[in-house]
Amino acid sequence: MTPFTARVVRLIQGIPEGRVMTYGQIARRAGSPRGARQVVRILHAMSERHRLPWHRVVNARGEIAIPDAAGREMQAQLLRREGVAVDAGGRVDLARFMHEPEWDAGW
DNA sequence: GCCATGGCTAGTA
DNA sequence: GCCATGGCTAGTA
Repeated sequence: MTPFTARVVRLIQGIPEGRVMTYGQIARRAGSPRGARQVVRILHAMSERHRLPWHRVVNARGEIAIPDAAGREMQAQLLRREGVAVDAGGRVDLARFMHEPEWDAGW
C-alpha cells in the first residue's frame, strides 16, 4: 500500500456514521487535488479488507454514483439506516451531511 | 515503460 | 482532462 493509498484509507475510515464525503474532497485531503478517480479505485480495492464505510462516499454533487441499480439501492439503504436523507434521485444534501475532518491525513 | 482502469470534476458552451 | 496503481511486455544483461 502506497502512502497516498494509506491516507485515503484513513480518511474514509474516519467518516462518522451519518455523514458523507466526496471523492474529490478525500483526494484533496490526501494531498492529491485531482486524484478523485484514484479514490474510486482504492474504494474498489480496499473496502473489504479494511472495513471501509464505502457507502459514505458520494460524488461532488452529493449523488450516489454506483453504476448498477442494485448497488445504488444498497448504498441508499445503508445511508438512510444511519440517518442520512437520500432523496428519490439518490442525492444527499451536502450542506447538511458532508463531513469535514479536523485533520488532513498526515503527510 | 506502456496502457487500461475508474462509482470523477472544474469550468466552459 | 486528470492521475495513482497493477499487470503485462519488449528487450536488455
